[in-house]
Order: sequence, then C-alpha cells, then structure tokens
Amino acid sequence: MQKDAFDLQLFLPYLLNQAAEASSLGFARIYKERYGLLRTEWRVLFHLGLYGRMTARDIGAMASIHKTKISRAVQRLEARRYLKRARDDKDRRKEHLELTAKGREVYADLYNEARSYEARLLRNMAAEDVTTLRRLLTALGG
Amino acid sequence: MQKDAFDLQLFLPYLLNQAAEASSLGFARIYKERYGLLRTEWRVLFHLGLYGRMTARDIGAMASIHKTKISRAVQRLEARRYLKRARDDKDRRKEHLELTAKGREVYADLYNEARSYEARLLRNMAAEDVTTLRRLLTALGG
DNA sequence: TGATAATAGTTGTTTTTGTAACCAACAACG
DNA sequence: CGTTGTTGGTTACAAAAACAACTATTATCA
Repeated sequence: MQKDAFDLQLFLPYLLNQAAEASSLGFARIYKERYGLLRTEWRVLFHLGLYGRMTARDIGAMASIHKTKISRAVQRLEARRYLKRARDDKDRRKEHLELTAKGREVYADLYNEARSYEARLLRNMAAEDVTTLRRLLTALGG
Repeated sequence: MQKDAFDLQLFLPYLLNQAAEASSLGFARIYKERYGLLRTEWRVLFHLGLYGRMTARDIGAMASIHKTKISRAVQRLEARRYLKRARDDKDRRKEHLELTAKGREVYADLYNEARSYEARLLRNMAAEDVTTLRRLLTALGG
C-alpha cells in the first residue's frame, strides 16, 4: 500500500498521549492521594510556588489552561487555605494570587516528589537523550 | 536553593502533557468536525482499521483504554454503521469487532489525514531527532 | 458436579471538563 | 462624557470521563 508502514503506536499524537499519560500517573497518585489535588490544582500550585505572586490570567497564558478551569482550581485551593487572593488596586478586575504558608508547605513537599519522581522516570535514559527529549518536546508543545 | 534549577516547563510529565495536547489538537479537529468522532472512537476505529478484526478487550489491552470507554465508543461506532459485532462461538462472552465498508472509508480518509498531519508536525525536525523521539517516547509510554 | 473465582462486556452514578453566557471593571474613540 | 469593545474572572448547563456495580459466560478445582 504505502512504502513506509504506519503503525498507530508510532503516530506522534498517539505516542505522546500514551507517554504523557503513563508518565503522569505515578505523580498524579501522589498529589491526589496525599492532598486530594486535581491536575489543574497541582499546576496552579506549582506556578505560584515557582514563580510567586501572579494572576489567574497569567497562569492561564503560561500554561495554556482555560480560565474556567483555573477559576475553579483557585476556588478549591483557596477553600483549603493553600492560597490567598488580593485585588489589584490599579485595575480592580485583576486578582493577585499567592500561596499561604500552608500552600508553600504543600508545594515544597510536592516539589521534592516531582524531582525524585522525574529522576526515577529518567533513571535509565542517557543524559544526552534527556536533553534531546526536552528540546524536542518543547518545540512541539511550547 | 538547589543547584540545578527546576522549571515546571521542563518537568517531564508536564512537558509531555503540553506536547501531547498541542500536537493532538489539530488532528482532533479533523476527526471531530468531519465525522463527529470522539477521541476514543477514533482510536478504536484505527485499531480495527490497522489490525483488523479484534475484540474490545484486545483493543483495551493494546491501547490502555478502560473497557467502559471502549464499550461506549463501540456503541457509537456501531450506531453510525462504522463497525459490526460478531459473537464468538467458542466463547460467547467475546465479541469480534470489524469495520464495515463505510467504516473502512472513514478510516482510510483519516489514515491519510493522520499521515499528512504528522508530516506537518515533524516538518522542521531532523530525521534523526524524529527517530530518537519515537524511541524515547516508546520507552516512557509503552 | 458444584461452588468460587475470573473474564468480557454493559449500565448507572458521580466527577470533571468544555462551552457559552454572563458580570464588572477598564479602554478607546467619536 | 457616552457608547462600544475588551479584559479578568465567575457561573450555568451540557458533554465526557472515572469509578463502581452489575449480567452473562467460562474457568478452576475441591
């Protein structure tokens, strides 16, 4: 039919999804079981933990997450006292989000988990391959 | 704090998810808009198109899709007359699934779309990198 | 055999997500 | 100003996914 065979297992969007799902699973179990967090909540938490005070809009733009998802994640994180909101005085539409002490604790714990989890994931991969992988994924997904 | 900085954008599960989502989007639009298919439906269709007659269980095992998702995808594909079911005579729990002529047409069309879509995705990537990428993703996600 | 467990697949219910409509505050421009 | 458009964020409703419980059939093994 065609000279180079097409295998679904090699189709890039499919392959990426499989790899993403498989490699997210273990970490998801941690933040889910330990803190009852959802995927978007973990992401918002990490954005605030890593980059400090920012608005919902900025997180959305940076992570390509829809604003409704962020809105709900922020609500739940606030309900657990992981973050607090502060309206911007200049532009009263904006809300600056910031982790509380409790939120920073959770973040610090998950941060360590993330690092060791990733180390386990990449345990058997050559350092050069890891670099290449990151570069290519960034090109595809940025 | 720590010697090698941790950037969320480089955290592998995150990066993989971003790349997977971004690279699935365009193809999803095609099967969605053109045929009203859902993600799992497209996947089931492709399994049957590529590998021929198989059972729901086998598809699930091969693609790591939960059986309830497959069950519902099969229902919808059957309702559209894209596939037909046949009970196994030896083991009457099993159902062999097979594409109809109509299903094969849709498959053939999407097959071509998948190939050209992937080609566009990889347009700017060196052939060697593509090989490496597939190898690494397979190692992560298989 | 017959009781127990395992397998293939379906159905029902609850969570999450996606989409659209919405409100309030600000911007632009006549 | 004031009308029109845009932006940041929330809410409501519909679509989809996750999870658990279920039926029917076959396998296991005392």
